[in-house]
Amino acid sequence: MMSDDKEKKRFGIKDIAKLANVSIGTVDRVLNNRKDVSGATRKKVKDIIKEYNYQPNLYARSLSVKNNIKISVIIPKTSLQTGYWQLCLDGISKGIQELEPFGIQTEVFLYDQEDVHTFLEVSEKTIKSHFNAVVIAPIFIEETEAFVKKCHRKKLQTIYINSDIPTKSTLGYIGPDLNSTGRLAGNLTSYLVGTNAKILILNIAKGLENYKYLDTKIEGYRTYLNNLNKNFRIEVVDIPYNEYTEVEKELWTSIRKSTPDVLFVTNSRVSVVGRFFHDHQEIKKPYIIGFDFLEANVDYLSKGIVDFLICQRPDKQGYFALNYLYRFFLLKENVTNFKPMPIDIITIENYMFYEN
Amino acid sequence: MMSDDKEKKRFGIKDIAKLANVSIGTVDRVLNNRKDVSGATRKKVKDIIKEYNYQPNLYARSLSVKNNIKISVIIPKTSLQTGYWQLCLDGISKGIQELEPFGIQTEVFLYDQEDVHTFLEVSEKTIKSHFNAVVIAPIFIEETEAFVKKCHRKKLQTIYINSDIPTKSTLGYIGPDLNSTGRLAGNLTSYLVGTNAKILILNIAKGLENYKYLDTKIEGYRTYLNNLNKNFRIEVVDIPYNEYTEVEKELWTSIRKSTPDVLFVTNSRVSVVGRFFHDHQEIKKPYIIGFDFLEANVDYLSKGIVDFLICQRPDKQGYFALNYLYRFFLLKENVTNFKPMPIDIITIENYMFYEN
DNA sequence: TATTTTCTCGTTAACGTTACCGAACACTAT
DNA sequence: ATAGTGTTCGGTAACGTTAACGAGAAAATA
Repeated sequence: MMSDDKEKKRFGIKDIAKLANVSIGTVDRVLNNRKDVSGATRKKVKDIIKEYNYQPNLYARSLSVKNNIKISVIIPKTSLQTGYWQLCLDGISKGIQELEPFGIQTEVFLYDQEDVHTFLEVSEKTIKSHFNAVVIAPIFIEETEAFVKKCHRKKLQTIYINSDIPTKSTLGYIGPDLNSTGRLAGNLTSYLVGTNAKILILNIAKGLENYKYLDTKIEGYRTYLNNLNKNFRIEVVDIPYNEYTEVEKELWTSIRKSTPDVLFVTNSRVSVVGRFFHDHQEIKKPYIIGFDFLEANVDYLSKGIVDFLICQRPDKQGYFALNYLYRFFLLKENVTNFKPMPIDIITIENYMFYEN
Repeated sequence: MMSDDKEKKRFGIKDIAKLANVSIGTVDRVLNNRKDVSGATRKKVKDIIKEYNYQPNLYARSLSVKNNIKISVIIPKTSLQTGYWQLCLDGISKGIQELEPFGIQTEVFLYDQEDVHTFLEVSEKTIKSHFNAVVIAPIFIEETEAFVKKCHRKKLQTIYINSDIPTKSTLGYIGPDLNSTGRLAGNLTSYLVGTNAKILILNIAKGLENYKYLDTKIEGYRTYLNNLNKNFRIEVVDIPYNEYTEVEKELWTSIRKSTPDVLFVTNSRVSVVGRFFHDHQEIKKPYIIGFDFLEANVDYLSKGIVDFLICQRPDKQGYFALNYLYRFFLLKENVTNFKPMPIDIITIENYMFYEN
């Protein structure tokens, strides 16, 4: 009583029971909205819970409960050209590790973003097994939409990451707002050059027809710049290749032709443009803006060839998705609406502190 | 056996005990490096732990252990001029909330950053009570150094947030690298203006003599720009006031005199400069760069008056500090070295997605 | 009235870990 | 021989919560 350390006991289910003159079993029934409690006692218990602002001990809860939740994660596999999906997978792995002690089982399915059949295959597997939820990074729009509809019929929760598509998932979307992403690139561009500047937009990727979302970025970029009324001369060039030698040829002709002041690469392939100007130092380098914190991109950023990388924390997306499912299934929170992911600006002077 | 759901039981302390033919008590003694275990059984148990890659269930552990850890947090109190410390406090509160179910008790002490006596007072209180660790946001350098030395004599763990000072704390520093922060501002400046540009650096704060760390930012800024050899004309002006009317007068004279192309405000007071140009639209607005994601600053960012805000997530700093102590005391990890906090660039086009 | 059903609620094992208590044994000092 | 002192280990309560089990009373059915 006169001791220094105040025995700050947690206010728990037992204390509620004592105050309400009931057993902990009854309190538990009230807390979990189960039946077998009379209206009067239910109210009494609820009042005490509210009055003392009872907060359940989530660690105790997850210890007690035996989970049987299975989650499927469907994302593109990492290719040489895009380490992007590796980052995403890293975040997912971190999330899986944290969820494991709660008894949540997770299975990751990778598909080839250049081969729709691989996607159909893994989605079929997911449907056939007994999953409770599925995290999807959509590439093939129609096929994904058909898939989520099947999921909903089977009472399988769905959640998108990385890019959104028209058919809504049950748990929403975690990722950047693509239009704003484009606008931000436009915003940066407007600081770099003045009236009449020549701007070249580059779409670089094999199978460009599958990358509709790139158009959303471009639209944001163009509308932002056009609204400034600075008579920018904007051109779009598609380079539907992955191999450097093929891309180089295309770059050579289009850059020679238009001698742009700013180069805007609409996806994570900006490193090949970096390499181009690194190999051809005789050409005056324009300002270069691109996407994603990949090793190759950061390399050319650190060399001073790429000026800005716009990044969207792919690892956080994967991690958040799993964290969200954890909260949905175990904590029974229902956070239905997400804020879009932050859009980060990385330059030669802050890249070394990015991500932790 | 032929059922679909694979009963993926966790591999726990009991399983180790069974395999080693000992009791769980013995396994626990080995795991926690306590005595009363013979060399032979200790080795046997350790081998099994390694072989099966046993990972303890941290939630069960924290349920079982009765903690008696008390943490003191010493930060400046929020003033009207800087909502900055409120953000920091928000992160700390979030951390406290998460730590509470583990039985960690936290007490926050606020001091007046314009009155050294208030700092001495709260530091004295911390020394007198029985804390295990103290989180400090240093402002008064000498006094803080004397304080941490006292702490170390009393075996009290220390950790700095927000700015580092020469006398090392036992658990390191969580915050941005100030020199790099200045360099980043220089980097952005270099994209905005060309040769011979006029640049005005503004230090705005009452009691400027207490803000030595601002010089570190300025040094980073200057060296970056000077290395470009673009003959920038850089000037520094101190405005040792907090009240807008006083600051306005000073701004009026110095801006009239030098008509700068870029204004670099070295701390979070950039909103008063924003207000100045909002009130005096007759003056041509230079590019404006400032710090910190405060409501007032973001307001002028959204109006297009402030161009760049450089931010360092004060809330994350506070949160991280507590999270770190949790890991140090409860999980017994010893992460000794921190990566510096990320430095974020915020413009009119990405501020709405910042922080989550 | 006797039997069954329904509604409430208390009791208890379990989740994985920690830490205390004391048993069993070997050794030393009387 | 007895008493005392270590050393090594097993057993078990406890942490806060969940959920299965079953007891007792009231209500419905026969």
